[in-house]
Amino acid sequence: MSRPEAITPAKVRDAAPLFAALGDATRLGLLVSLCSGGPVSVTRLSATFEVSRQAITKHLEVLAEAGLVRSSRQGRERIWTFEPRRLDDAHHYLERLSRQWDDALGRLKAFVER
Amino acid sequence: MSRPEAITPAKVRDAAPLFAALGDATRLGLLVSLCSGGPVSVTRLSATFEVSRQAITKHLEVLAEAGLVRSSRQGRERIWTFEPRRLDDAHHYLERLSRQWDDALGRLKAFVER
DNA sequence: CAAAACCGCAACCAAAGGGTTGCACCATTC
DNA sequence: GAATGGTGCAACCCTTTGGTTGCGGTTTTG
Repeated sequence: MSRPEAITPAKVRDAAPLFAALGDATRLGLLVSLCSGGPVSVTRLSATFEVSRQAITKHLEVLAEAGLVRSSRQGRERIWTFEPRRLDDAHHYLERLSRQWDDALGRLKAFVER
Repeated sequence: MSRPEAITPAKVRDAAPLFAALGDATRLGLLVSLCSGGPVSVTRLSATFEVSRQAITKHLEVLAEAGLVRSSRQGRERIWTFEPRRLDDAHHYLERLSRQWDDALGRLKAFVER
């Protein structure tokens, strides 16, 4: 049967930078903060971490590039907000991978028991 | 109420290298191949990709380090197999993040409507 | 046993990543 | 209007990463 949810090379190229953005402890920590704490400014965020404010800014921009975070100016501050949609994308991608594996196992089993 | 599924810094440090391993198009492609095609040798795998066999080996070792893949010698070949468990870990991690966000939204809503 | 196939190891290279410091620039506040 | 607080930008640094080439070693195969 056809497999409409197959993982195309295009999807691979789309998902890779998303996972890459998640692949850093500091950035994951930032996401956790933004998830549970709500919108905050950079200096407030960087107070929790052990690296400089400028480093945190760079990380936030990487997250923004991946679509995991959004920023908006508010007076002299720049407020950063979590963006849940892209996280769902990553979620779905992993699910497709798992399903592909299960399908392969199923085919293997059917072949062996034949 | 207490929150036993909270994302601790330890979990962040554990999850980061896992996502980092997923954060490369070539490695994702390798995972897709191993998921759908079953156990294969390096040279067979590298035939599909545009980089050298040695580069593919490096990628596979990164995936193995992250626990996403396993290898076993078999005669003169080294056979690589997909390992689904760590993929579930990543899956669960993303789910915890989503839930944390939903909880925060719920608290915000309760606060606003108070 | 000689040739071919499969792999491991090492050296090397260019580019990207994560981090820092220093300074200039608005917006607030006193 | 002067000081302060929050950012932005640029230069610079070291390490990691993704990739290559070259070569030697070990199973298969003819």
